[in-house]
Amino acid sequence: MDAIDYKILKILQKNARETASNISKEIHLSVSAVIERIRKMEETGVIKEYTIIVDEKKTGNEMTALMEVSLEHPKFFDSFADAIQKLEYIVSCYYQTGDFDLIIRISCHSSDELEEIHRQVMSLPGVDATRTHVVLKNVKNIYSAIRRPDK
Amino acid sequence: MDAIDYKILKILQKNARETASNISKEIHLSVSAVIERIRKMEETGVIKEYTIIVDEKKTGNEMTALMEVSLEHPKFFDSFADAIQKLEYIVSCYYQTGDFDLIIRISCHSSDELEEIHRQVMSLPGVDATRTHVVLKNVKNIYSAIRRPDK
DNA sequence: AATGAAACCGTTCCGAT
DNA sequence: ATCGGAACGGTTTCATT
Repeated sequence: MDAIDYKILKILQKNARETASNISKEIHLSVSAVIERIRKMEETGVIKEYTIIVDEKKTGNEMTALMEVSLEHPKFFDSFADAIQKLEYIVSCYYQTGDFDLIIRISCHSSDELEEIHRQVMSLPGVDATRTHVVLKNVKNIYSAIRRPDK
Repeated sequence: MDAIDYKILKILQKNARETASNISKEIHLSVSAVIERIRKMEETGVIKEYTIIVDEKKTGNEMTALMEVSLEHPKFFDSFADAIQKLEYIVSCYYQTGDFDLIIRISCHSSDELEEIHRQVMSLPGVDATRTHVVLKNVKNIYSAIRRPDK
């Protein structure tokens, strides 16, 4: 993982379908060298996935909510984590320090659906309390920071 | 945006580099029809971006924190929104209802860096109070839900 | 690890339905 | 809007350094 790899990652972060031949022009390396570097980053798991970002307004899931969740006991964590993997409307979930144990991000199409989702989450085993925040504006959302740690 | 488009989106969400020829086999449509549908979804903005998900542990940004931020006055919103676009370590930001006006997700490499980031965010114009949560585990993180709204 | 050349395969364009 | 064919361009493999 040298500076060239980070350059390639940033290019792919901007456009995961950028061709190796264009990347090779941009970073002044041969096509085969670029492909070989990408292949290695896939193999070693540096690149975990290629994905798309869709316009949630246009796909009908324009409502976003953040729900803080606390569990009755840490023993419920595993089953909770399992359950939320299967719930499509939950797009992210973090286990965190603070008053609430977890925070989840929900993507849905209406406040009616949000209410239903709220009930579903509340009824998962071990869920103690929740606090819901409706997102008024999605100010920024990228997947991960790609910043080379000092040299 | 019919059921076939949603199928294509889901395939691309799993692998944005899936070839049109493979997609065409999976959904029983000709290669040119698949390409034409993708082209239209790009043009109309349904597909906003192709991107990669990297392993943050392997790229040296394995620390995640969530920071709630409140502003002294709503008039500071625009400048705050502008400022955080430029801050690479801030990967997401939501304007929300509740005690705090905003919540941001931070990706960094150490608690020392987090402390420095905390000071930087605190010193942005109009920032009133912050509350920071360290993420102990990233339980789930996909970009957006792709769910076809009832038929 | 990087390079260039050749074979291969996917994409793009186009005319037809 | 979909289809299949032909030309094009990108990828993959390999021998070489």
